[in-house]
Amino acid sequence: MSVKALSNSQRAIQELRARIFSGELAAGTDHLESELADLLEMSRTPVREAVLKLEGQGLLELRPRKGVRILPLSPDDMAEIYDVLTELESHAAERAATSDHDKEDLAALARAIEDMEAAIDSTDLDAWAEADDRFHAELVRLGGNSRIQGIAGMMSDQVRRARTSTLFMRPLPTKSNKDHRTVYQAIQDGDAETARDCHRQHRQHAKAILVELLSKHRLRHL
Amino acid sequence: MSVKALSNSQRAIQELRARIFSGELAAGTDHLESELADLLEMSRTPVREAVLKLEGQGLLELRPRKGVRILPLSPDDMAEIYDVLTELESHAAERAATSDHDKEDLAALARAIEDMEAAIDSTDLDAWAEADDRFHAELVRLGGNSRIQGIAGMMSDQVRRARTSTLFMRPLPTKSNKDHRTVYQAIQDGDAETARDCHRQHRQHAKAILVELLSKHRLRHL
DNA sequence: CTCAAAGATAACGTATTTATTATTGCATTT
DNA sequence: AAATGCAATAATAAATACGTTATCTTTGAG
Repeated sequence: MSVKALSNSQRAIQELRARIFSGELAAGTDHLESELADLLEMSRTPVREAVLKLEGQGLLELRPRKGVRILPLSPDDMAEIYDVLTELESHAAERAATSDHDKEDLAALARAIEDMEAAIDSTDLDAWAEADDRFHAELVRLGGNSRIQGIAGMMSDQVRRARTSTLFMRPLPTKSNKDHRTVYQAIQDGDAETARDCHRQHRQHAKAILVELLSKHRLRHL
Repeated sequence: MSVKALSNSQRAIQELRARIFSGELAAGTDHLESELADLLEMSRTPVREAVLKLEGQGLLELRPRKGVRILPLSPDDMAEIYDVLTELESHAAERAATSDHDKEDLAALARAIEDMEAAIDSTDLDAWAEADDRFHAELVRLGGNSRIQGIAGMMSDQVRRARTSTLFMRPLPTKSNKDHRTVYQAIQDGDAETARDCHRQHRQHAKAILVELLSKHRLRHL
């Protein structure tokens, strides 16, 4: 067979992640290992391995004799997550500007920006969110620090979870795009300080908006 | 019974960590799951769970049919780790200065500094390293971001691994102490910017020294 | 003598079974 | 009636057994 059959453990991780992000496994709910095994139609062992991995990624909590708990995200959690992203992505932006990248290297970043602008024009929030994710992932990749990539990836997962409920509450993120262009230009120009400071401000602003939104809507979690 | 008997999985994590830090399980070496199970006198299952956890923490790598590989740390890895610590700890310092802590809150930090100074006076490098760890851990704790605490903890683990071979190559870290005092004072004064910038410089300096040291001694890994 | 193929061995991934532990409910005693 | 203790049940933790896959070695043929 040409397709590489991936192991049950791998599949369990993917499936559980997908179900957590989709809300099928809602934040704050408890589930037995055996229940999840039935759901995924495999035995408990690979499920348990997946659960262990996901626990390490902060998506759920393993409570002996109680089952696994899908971790809810409080506004405080979101504030913490945004602070981590702010610091690490700013660093990545600085580094991306320092090491000189040619146009080809920056192509993916440019495309993400274009896609965001197009999404704004057609008020397609889902498409915007997807392109925004790509922008941030690509920025971090250009930063060249694999550990920052890993950590930022986890934190972004959490942001993505929360976005389901917040994306449609907020105004169109038109200002975001100007920030992105500025950061892009700074990277291309090798202006590390601008890249860093501007992206930093961008993230802090995003955090402020989100926290405001959550408290205004009295969203205690998720 | 008053003592909490901890599970085999927990014990496996502790024991493996200790053996990795002590060098008994040396960086770059391969080990079979069954071999580790024999070593810890338990079955493969808890060992495997521990290995999965430690893989998530970046201490080792799981290679199918090859066994677990204790990850070596290259100079590039150390540079990455220091960069993460620089960003996250600086943020913690800034936050620690912002939220006002009374003297009692800062007592542990002060004690760590005193211990470092005493260790310098008696040229006890091990004691200095231990107190330095405490200083950084306490700083991050005062920052109040639990995710930063977790990440910084993991990164510090890695630094600790490398320090075994680097601590005795370097000059006495007398300059470090001045930095620590400055950061401490800034936190007490609520001077967030100084706390942040100073700690940032402190970490960047430490990184530069370490990387220089590693390349000078042609340490490709450890 | 070299290369390829096949078989054997060893290690991991998965499953099943067994044991331990915690919680809940019921009964008994105060 | 309330509290405590015991028993039963349910869920996780651990061990062992099984199957699959990859690698290495050996043998045979070119």
